[in-house]
Amino acid sequence: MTSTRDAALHADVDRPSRREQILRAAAQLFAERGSRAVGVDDVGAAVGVTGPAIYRHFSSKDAMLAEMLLRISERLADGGRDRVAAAGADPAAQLRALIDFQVEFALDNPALIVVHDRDLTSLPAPEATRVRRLQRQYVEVWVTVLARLHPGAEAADCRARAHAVFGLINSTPHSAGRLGRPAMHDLLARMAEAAATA
Amino acid sequence: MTSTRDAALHADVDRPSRREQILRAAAQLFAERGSRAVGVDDVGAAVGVTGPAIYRHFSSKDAMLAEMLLRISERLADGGRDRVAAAGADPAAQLRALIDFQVEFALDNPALIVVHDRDLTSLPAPEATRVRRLQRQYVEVWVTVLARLHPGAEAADCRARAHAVFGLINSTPHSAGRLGRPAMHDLLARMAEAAATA
DNA sequence: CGCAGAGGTTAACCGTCGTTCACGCCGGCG
DNA sequence: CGCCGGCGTGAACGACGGTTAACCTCTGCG
Repeated sequence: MTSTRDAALHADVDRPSRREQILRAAAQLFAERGSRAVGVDDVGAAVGVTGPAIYRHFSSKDAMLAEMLLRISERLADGGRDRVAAAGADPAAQLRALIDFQVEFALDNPALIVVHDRDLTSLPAPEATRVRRLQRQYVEVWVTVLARLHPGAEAADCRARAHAVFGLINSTPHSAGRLGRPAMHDLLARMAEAAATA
Repeated sequence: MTSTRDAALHADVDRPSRREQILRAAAQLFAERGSRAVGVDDVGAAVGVTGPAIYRHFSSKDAMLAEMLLRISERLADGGRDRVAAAGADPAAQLRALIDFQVEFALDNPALIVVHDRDLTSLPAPEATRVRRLQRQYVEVWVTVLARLHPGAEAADCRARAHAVFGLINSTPHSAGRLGRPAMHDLLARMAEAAATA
């Protein structure tokens, strides 16, 4: 028999629901051209339907973008917490866990990385606030770890460090896969650790 | 007496021409909301005129964006070349010169940094091509230096390294000046060098 | 003096795009 | 069987925003 969990997983990965297809296609298009430059007709066409069909699945174009950004922020915030918790008590090990996590995410989802920080400004205020809250949570996970690694440093210093490391790792969309994925993972992780502990 | 060079300098810095005012205001607004989200009326209002007045100084909104991005790319490409040339023959010194240059630029022009890589996609094809060519030139300056510092590494490796360092340094808009400027410069330069040489 | 041209203004034009409407198809369920 | 709800379509609507047009006002200069 098939549990609902298996069914959901199956639906997501193997034969995604129309809703899920739309979200994926939209993420890709938004990343390439920017959310304001892609029309609802473009998104529809990318999944083989006409523009207005979108409204059977989302209440508005903004709602699509909102769900996209909220999912990303949640995945990062949750993932960050989990990885640190699983890494034991050593701050250096926690940092490595965070770096691995972020590098994996950035290599797996370059499109989401792009949309995440480019199109936040085109999100209506209430949703934007929720996204920013989640982002802040994720940053704070990093700041906490960095603060333990640099006992003398003030919080602002650690926050700037965190953002700098994000920028470093999230450069993946710019250096489109000329290097193999394992080599890329290794390189970024090494650079990130060096930067974070410098 | 006042040489034409002094006059130009004076005009740019002290009492900028309307054209220059517009370009500055537009850069600020574009950075905050994204070029597609700000109207010509907004830009006009920011310098105290109405929207259509813009067309006395620029042929179109796209032309404004184009000039903005071309200037940035040129400043970076030229500045990069100059700094390396002035740094002597030692690759490590050249790297430090490039890092200093990029950090200064990023701290001086956070708005331009944002517009530079977010709004390139909303630029018409011919101008976008020119901007990309300049960007490539700048990247190549970095790649050349990095290649000499990592004799074993292949070009793709050095290119990824360069983009990662850009991402690191260009994180300035995200960590808005909570840290003092000298401290920020120092921190970023140290992290960048550690990352570049890891 | 008077004209020219630079730089502004308001009003209008028009294409694009998000969104809604009215309708059609189809598959499951009573 | 017959109805109903999920999905999709093409057409139309309405707002917004870039661009143009027509007109006005200064300033400098022959």
